[in-house]
Amino acid sequence: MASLFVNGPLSPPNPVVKRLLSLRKPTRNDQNSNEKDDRWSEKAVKSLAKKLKKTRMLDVLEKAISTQDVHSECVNIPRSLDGRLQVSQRKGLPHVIYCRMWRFPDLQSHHQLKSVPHCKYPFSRKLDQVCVNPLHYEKIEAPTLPAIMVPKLAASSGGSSLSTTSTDLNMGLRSVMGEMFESMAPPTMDLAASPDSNGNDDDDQLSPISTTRLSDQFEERRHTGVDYLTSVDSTIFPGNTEASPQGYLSEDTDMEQQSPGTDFAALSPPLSNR
Amino acid sequence: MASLFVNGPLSPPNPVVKRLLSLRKPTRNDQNSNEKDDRWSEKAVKSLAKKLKKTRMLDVLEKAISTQDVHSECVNIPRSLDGRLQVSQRKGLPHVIYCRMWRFPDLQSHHQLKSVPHCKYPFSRKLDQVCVNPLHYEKIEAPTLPAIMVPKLAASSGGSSLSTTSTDLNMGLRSVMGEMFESMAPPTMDLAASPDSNGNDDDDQLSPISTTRLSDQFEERRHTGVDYLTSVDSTIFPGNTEASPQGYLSEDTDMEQQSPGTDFAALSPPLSNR
DNA sequence: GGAGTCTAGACACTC
DNA sequence: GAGTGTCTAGACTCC
Ligand SMILES: [Zn+2]
Ligand SMILES: [Zn+2]
Repeated sequence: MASLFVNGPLSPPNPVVKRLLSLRKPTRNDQNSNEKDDRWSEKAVKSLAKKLKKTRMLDVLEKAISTQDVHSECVNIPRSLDGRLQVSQRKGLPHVIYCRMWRFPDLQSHHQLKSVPHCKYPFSRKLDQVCVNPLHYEKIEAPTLPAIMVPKLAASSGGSSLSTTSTDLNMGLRSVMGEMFESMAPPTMDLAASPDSNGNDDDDQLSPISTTRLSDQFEERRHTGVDYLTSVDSTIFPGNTEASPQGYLSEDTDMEQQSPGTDFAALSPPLSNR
Repeated sequence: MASLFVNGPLSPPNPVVKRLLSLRKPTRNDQNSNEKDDRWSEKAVKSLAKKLKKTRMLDVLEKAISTQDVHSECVNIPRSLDGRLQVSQRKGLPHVIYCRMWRFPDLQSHHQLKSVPHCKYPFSRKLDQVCVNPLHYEKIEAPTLPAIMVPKLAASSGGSSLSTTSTDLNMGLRSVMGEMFESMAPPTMDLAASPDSNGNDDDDQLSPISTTRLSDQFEERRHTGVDYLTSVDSTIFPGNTEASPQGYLSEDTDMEQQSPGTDFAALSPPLSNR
């Protein structure tokens, strides 16, 4: 009999794989190595197909993507220790890889992803399986927020500089809080750098299989965040010479989960020759 | 400080590594990808250097090779489950890789290697460490021996065909026995296919850390082998219609496993004791 | 059992 | 310590 992958139902001839391949969204940066990226993403699809072959999840995935069905089932793969997945020679976070491939071609990092409430295995939960259903993640467009770090000089010299300062570096982190506080009073927020502690963002969502309504979690956290911010606001300004408010940053990682986070960014660039 | 391998004592600048690199013997088949092989063997040297960095073995190795010192110490690396070592993208048996590199450029397989008696960690012992000191292995030049498998027709038709038949396939296996029986009566040997059960050949050497003199083991086996062969000689010829004497071949793999005593049990043909 | 491919985990390096 | 790139043993596949 023919081998399973060379001539079998999972090789290129497989219609589901073929459809998944054609559903890929081309990346914006065509100026680079599009050829190589294309080849790589094809491998990524086949690698995924191989993992999903036992389950019926491959069909679920294809249907979810082609029908844009947010209410599709989870499509899970095993989670590695550091959360990264390797395909060919590149490593990256699985949900980022597949969300970029099928939904958000210009996705930069996992900080821009937020899982939908009904996803049972979002990356952020750090379970033994990770859902890579692109329809189970939403993209958080980074709002232009003030920078996290504010030099004391700048802060004391004028308020206007604070509200206009912005860095790409921590955009992702702030973006979640940014959304969270979007409806709140802006002046208080200018120094608010507390990061991704939202409900179903990629990196958080600590409580395992919690059945609590997400909106409730969100609400609860919002309150906590506000209280915290308020206290910090009155604490930092007076005497803190440190440019970076440590309190916020540590809270960022500790809050909402026990294990030191292993959130990672995007993809590792292609290798030389190996 | 600079990293250990980029600028440190183990990078190219390392004089010992440099000398080891220049001691490599060029392979014969320059017609092929010599450039690539050269690059690869350089990686293999550096990989080895890295493994040996903690111990003083790197210097031992360099001295052994440059002085051709057969009585040098063992130079060990950890043994993997299947015995193979991977460097860059290639896999191979470690002692073969390094013997080919520094002593026998045209070495084809581990069947052509025999460890010296005083080597404590020869590949064949399957300990947790493997000696890759090229001076601890000798190359067995394959003598032109009759093929292991002798079609019944050929065997019955004439004796001359048996003594001239030879295949490259099992040359390695037979070579050891070939040496072993080199001084014995050739006619009896024509059908002798009993495999690598020699003392310090690469693949055998079952008795762990046996302190028995190799010559003794050798002698003992020779006698047994002769007995065996004789009995087989009279057993197989008469009625066996099978082209391949199964007894010999299975013995090849099973033999020499546990205790020295069982070697011969393995050697004895399944057919003989029924 | 031999030989090649793939990748999680280990490790190295950067900031 | 987060993030990212590299290397390879073990797993797997095909003979
Ligand atoms: Zn899901
Ligand atoms: Zn040795």
